Amino acid sequence: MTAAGNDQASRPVGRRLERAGIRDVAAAAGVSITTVSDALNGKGRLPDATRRHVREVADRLGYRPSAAARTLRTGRSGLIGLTVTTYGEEPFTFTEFAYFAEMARAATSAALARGYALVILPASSRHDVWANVALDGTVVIDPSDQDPLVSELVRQGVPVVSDGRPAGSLPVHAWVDNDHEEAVLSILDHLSAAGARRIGLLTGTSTDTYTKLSTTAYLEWCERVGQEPVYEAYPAHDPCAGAVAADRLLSRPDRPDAVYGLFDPNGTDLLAAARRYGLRVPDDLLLVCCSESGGYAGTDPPITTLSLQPRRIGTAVVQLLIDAIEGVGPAHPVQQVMPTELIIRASSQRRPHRTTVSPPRGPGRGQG
Amino acid sequence: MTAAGNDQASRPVGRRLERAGIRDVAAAAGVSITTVSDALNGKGRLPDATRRHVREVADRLGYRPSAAARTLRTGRSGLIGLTVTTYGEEPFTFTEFAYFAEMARAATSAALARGYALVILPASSRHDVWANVALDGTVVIDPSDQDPLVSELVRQGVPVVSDGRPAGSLPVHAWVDNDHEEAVLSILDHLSAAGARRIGLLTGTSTDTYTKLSTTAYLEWCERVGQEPVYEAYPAHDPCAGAVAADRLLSRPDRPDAVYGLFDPNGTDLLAAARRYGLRVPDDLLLVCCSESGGYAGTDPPITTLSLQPRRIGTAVVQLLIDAIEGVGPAHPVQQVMPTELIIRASSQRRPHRTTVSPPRGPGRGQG
DNA sequence: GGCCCCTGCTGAACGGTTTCTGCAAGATCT
DNA sequence: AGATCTTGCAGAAACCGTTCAGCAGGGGCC
Repeated sequence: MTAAGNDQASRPVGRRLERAGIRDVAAAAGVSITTVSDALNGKGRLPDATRRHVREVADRLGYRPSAAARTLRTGRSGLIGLTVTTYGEEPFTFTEFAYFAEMARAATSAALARGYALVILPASSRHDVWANVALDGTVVIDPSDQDPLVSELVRQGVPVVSDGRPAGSLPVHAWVDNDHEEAVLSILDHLSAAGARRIGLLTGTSTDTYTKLSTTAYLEWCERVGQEPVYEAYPAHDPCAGAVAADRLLSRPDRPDAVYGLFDPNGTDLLAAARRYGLRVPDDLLLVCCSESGGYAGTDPPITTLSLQPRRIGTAVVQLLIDAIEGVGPAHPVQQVMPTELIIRASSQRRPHRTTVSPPRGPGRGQG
Repeated sequence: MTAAGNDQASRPVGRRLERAGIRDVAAAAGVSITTVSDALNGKGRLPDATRRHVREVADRLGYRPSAAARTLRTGRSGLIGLTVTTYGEEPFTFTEFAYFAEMARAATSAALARGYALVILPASSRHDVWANVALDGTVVIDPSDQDPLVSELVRQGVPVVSDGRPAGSLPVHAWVDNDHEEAVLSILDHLSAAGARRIGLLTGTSTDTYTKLSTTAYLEWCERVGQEPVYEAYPAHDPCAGAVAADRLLSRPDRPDAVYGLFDPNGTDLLAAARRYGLRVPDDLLLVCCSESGGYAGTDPPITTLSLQPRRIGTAVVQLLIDAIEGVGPAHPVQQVMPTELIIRASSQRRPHRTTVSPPRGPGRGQG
């Protein structure tokens, strides 16, 4: 059956009308598929007339090359992964949401500008989705040495660039990070210059390089200037713990007269704690925290923040990754250190003394 | 040449050592590639022993199926697109950054939870990247009728779900939106209840449905309660224009004693403008704005905000999209209207006059 | 005139998986 | 014992571009 004499096409008669393939275009244009491919991709040796003709026929048929087929053949998907640590169900940690959002936005832009699209993936390499998406390369934010994600990717030959120094000896192709020591030192100096005598630190208990480097820099600074360290550490992924730690820090007998908080919500938490203890900011307590949130421009008082410049980081990371994918740039690992920006607001500057008389206050005064 | 007697494999001798393919696994396990595929995907009729054996060999060889090949064969990539309007170079509009960030985050989570990954794409369908990525479906935020993106996607058979009612008669498979009329009315009622006599609106000049619906609802409310409309419209994508418009609104001869701002930065802008004109908030001016930014909890005073609940929207949109992709759920277009949330803070509540002796309290007063 | 090169185009292999069809051998039933 | 069913597995097509190798014909060169 179906042996009816229509010998015009060797393709099955009942072919689905779904989408035009390159073979359909070739047939309609009266050329070979090679010619179609070359014409559409600007390759081969073809006169302009042929190119135009093929392009026109392709347009008429609404031809869209199959990305999957192209990826399979060329080994390039045009996709780069962005993987972020996951606590619970949500990607992005709560405490560093603004950072990740900005960084991801910049990374997306940078990727798009170079013709790549960005896919957001969970940090656990065990998630199914990793197996189902063809990646040309991956950006890993704060890679941990726990998860074998990076090693696994590298083993598969996928270029990996990390935001943050890789822990241990992870074989990333490049990394980008801030100069955290320098940042902490500049803040401590800034606070000292504003009149701080005892600077406290609100830090984290986790072992990521950001926390470690910052804390170490603080301790070294204390040693150098001869100040006793005054700090509280808490699990940074727990938003409530931050408020408690801020409270602890300000209720200590050796209460600091200036505090730097390493995490985004610390500003709010410290402000609230200061209010509880009747401390005026900046008169009784100078405040700086690391944050990308613009909200600290509108608090009372506005809080000085350290920006890690996630936009720059996201852009740089993607550039390095795509360079690695495309084989341009140096073959050896690249390490790029980016500056931070201290946005100075009222909370870290002593007011010109208007009322002078402000006796030392005891702790535990309500919201007078 | 190379005719040396090793007839063990018909594959070329110098095969690259790159990655093990399904054929390698089949050869190593002494079975056919069909058996490998079935064993690994839990299909076919195979005894457990064979399944285990194949799995073990695959593990030993570090076999990872090629996502590209699978996509080519099955027509499923496991990728869904999220496309956002682009102003200039950055994806996400500046004014609604927090909204998009939260929405994208929720969408990413929801997609991941169902085994899909999310790709962020530019709103212009002309961008090359659209042709290079195989999408199972797309979420479009605030689709405009200018860009033929949606029609083009639908023509290609790609399911499309939109966040925001589609303008014109775009053939989306489903949409999700807030009940903007209801939201505006509830805010106006809230402000009235707080003592507002003349409520102003800070709105936009663009023609998207959010702006249109909200403005219309305001005008109708004014007509119903017999208030003369007092509003200023400005191009919402221009951050400076917002500050100017806020200033204009508060400098009018018929100055409102309460204002609702449709866009995220309006709260800050109105607060600054109020300060310039010596207006105390909430005593002289009640303020509400639509925002997802947590920063308004920390301003002085804290500002009441309307949240569009981008998390819910992002989740819902992705669920609908994946339902459409997988063919579950209703075949006909779905329209889902989500509630908003009014987060009441000091800026929209007349302060209880503390200096006076507290009058008899009515029911439902706050935390006494 | 013979040789070589250049132009314009084509055939066919290739990439790696999924899946339909089908076959042989053993088990079960009558 | 023969018919039928089930089990366990294999062969090969299909998915759809890209690209290597090469062919025919025309022109230029010595």
